[in-house]
This record gives sequence, structure tokens and C-alpha cells, in this order.
Amino acid sequence: MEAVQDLPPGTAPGLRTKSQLQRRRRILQAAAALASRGGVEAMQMRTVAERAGVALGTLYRYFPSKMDLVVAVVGEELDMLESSIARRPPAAATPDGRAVDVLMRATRGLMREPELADALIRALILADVELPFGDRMAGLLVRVAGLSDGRATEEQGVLAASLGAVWVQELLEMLRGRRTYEDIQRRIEIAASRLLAEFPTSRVE
Amino acid sequence: MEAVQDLPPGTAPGLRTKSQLQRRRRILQAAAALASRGGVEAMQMRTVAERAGVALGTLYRYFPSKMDLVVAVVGEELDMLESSIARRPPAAATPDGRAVDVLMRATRGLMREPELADALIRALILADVELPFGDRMAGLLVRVAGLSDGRATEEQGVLAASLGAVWVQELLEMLRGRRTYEDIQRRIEIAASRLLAEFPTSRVE
DNA sequence: ACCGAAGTTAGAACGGATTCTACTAAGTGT
DNA sequence: ACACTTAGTAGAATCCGTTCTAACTTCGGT
Repeated sequence: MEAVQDLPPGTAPGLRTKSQLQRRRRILQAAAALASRGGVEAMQMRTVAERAGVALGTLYRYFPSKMDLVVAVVGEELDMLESSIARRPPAAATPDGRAVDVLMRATRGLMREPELADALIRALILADVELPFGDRMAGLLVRVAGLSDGRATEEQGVLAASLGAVWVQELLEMLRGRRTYEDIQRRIEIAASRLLAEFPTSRVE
Repeated sequence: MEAVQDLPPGTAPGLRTKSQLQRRRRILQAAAALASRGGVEAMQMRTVAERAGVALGTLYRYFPSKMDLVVAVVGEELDMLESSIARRPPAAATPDGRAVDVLMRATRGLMREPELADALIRALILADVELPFGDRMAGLLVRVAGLSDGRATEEQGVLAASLGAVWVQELLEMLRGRRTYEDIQRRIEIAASRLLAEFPTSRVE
């Protein structure tokens, strides 16, 4: 948990050779594939290593713990969400509408692989690691809500983070079978309308 | 072999003899004590059993998994919070003020035993178990916000649950060392003012 | 007082994450 | 090419949650 010196925990900084990048990719791919079947429990470190054609020790060199691995997988998913949003930005007229749009798009994405989603969300919450997940999601929401990109006020940041928290909670409830997609949509809309509607200062469409 | 029907997983229903109640109490106490030191990892099932003067198998008979044990410990903490609130209800004038009051009181309580808090929160979020935690906290907030006790509208429920989600998230951040008590207070106030201020019926200001 | 069911106990056994060891392969500077 | 640090491999070993076993108690009913 401590001595993580220069290995790539997050995205992929100092990987020297090409074969290392490929190893990393193979590992992440194997992990995601396994998780999207049986969930966390199917994604066993031995199995991931084997499936990635890598020794167990090597797997642990790349990802010091199972959590780190899961966090990395989540990071990739987030990348995909962000690029999807860049490709087709939310069109709703109001800030809260756009935020709901993004969150529900992410929800649909996760629902496609419920086992994976379950593993990811739980690991995220558990992680001791530096995970810019909340921050990243909040930043995404702030941006998407159409607020001044660079200079969101603290209040805006707090509100976006709050909406993110609510979303995560609802996802968890869904994974526990206590919410349907429609439930989540309705509830997120309610929360978003309170949290994000008409920001104090600037620009409304 | 299968039909293990009425063992006390949750609170404490059908415990026959007095000695069983005492065993249960000793177990919970040992668990809480251990967790309030080294956190989850210090609260090992073998250690709990030993410290409670009970065989490992017995521990597992009372609490079928570590999670169940943690959930039970949390339940006790919640009991204490609720009775504390009954004893000295929040005095603020507005619904959101009262909610903030309750949440910050709970926060202070948890801060007193950070390791315990950490273990509990994480386990709770992870738990597959039926845990009326979110519901219980949301119900508490609804009640405390001074809304019609029995007949909170769906919207009110959603908003209270949302505030609960935000609070849990902030607690997690605090346990990760990324928030101070003051941070949390400020952020919860911001979220609460949006989520709970001026419920349909009673408008202030 | 006795029987059978359910509760306890000490301890072994199992499974999966993580760590450790001893060894081999690859890359780098000279 | 040569020494050397670094990365990778196979597999044993360790740790902890959980399950299983076999014998011992406790308790309620008769």
C-alpha cells in the first residue's frame, strides 16, 4: 500500500518500451473482459495474469493491488465517456438538463456491463488510492452544465460534486436491485433541478 | 443443512437465552473496540472471536460474514445517533438548518473514532446486505427537517436521500484526508440549502 | 433423570489476494 | 562483447475470510 515508486497507477506515464505498453494494455483488457462476466470475483489476479499472458509478479508490478487495477479500468471507461461526450455534447437547454443527460448516458453505458459496473463502483469507493474520480466527474459536470470552464465558483464545484455523489449512490442502489433505470432518471432529475438549476451569476443560454 | 432460518443476521430478533444476548453484546463490543484501533484490517474475525471469548464458528453463527458484523456495529451507532437526537433535537429554524445540524453532529461523532468510521462507512457502501442505512439516514433527515412525519412526498424522500449521499461522500473524502471538518460543514450547508430549503408548503425569508 | 435437537468449541482445511524467492531475459552504458 | 541494473517468470509461501469436522454442552420436553 505504500511504496509505489514510479509505476503507472493511473493512466500510463513512464512506460519505457513498447512491449510494456502492450503488456499494460493486455492486462487491462483481460481484467475488463473477466470483470464483465462474473464481476469482481471472476476477476481474480491469477486469472487476469494468466489471461494476459503475464506472470503474477508482473501483474503486481504493473498494478500493486487489485484495486489499482480496477481503478485503472475505471479510468479507461471515464476516458470513453469523455470522448463520447466530446463527440456528441448534451443538447438540453438548461444546465441541469445537460448534467442529467450526461449522467444518464453514463448510466446506460454502465448498465450494459452490470457486473463490470458493480466491480468498478465498489472499488472506486473503497480505493485508498488517489482517485480523481469524484473530481473528474464533478469537473465533467461543471463543464457540461455550461459554466465558465476555467473559473467555476466554489459553490458550483460543490454542487456538481454533490450531484455526482447522488448519482454514485443511485448507481449503487441500482446494482443492489433497488432501482430501475427510470427510478434513477427521475431521482437524478429531481436532485439536479435543485442543485444545478440557474446558477447565480452568469449565462443562462 | 440448509434451513438455517431464524438466526439473527440483523438486529437481534430471536435470541433465546440471556447468555446468547450477552455473547452477541460481547462480540459487537470486541468488534467495535478492534475497529476503533487499526480499522477494518485490525478487526479480524479470528481476533474478534478470541477477544469476545467465543469460538470462530460461533462468531460466524451470530454474524454470517464480516460485513454482517460491521453492519450490526453501524446499526448500534445509528441507534445512538437517533437517541441523541431524540434527547436534544436540532434547534435551527429552517429545515435545511436542522438537517445540517444533525449531519454535523453525526460527523463529529464519527470523527471521534476515525478508524472505526472508516471501516464502517466503507463496509456499508460495499455491503450487499439489506442495509437500511441510506433509508434510515434519509428517514431521519426527513423527520428532522420537520416535514410531515408520516407522509413525506416522494420528492422530499429523494432530496433527503440525496443529502445523505452527499454527506457520505464527504465523509469518505474526509477519511481520505481531503476534507476538514470545516470543509464538510461548508459543503453540506451549500448542498442542503439547495436540496432542502423551502419545501413546498413552508416558505421562509 | 433421559433424549434428542440445537448451540459451542478447538482446530483443520480451503480459496483468493498478496508477498517472497530464486532464476532467467532484456536493455543500457562502456 | 561485458558487466549491470531492471523487468519478467514460475511457483512456493503467507495472510485472512470463510467453511468444515468432530466432539462437548445446554436446554426444553417428557
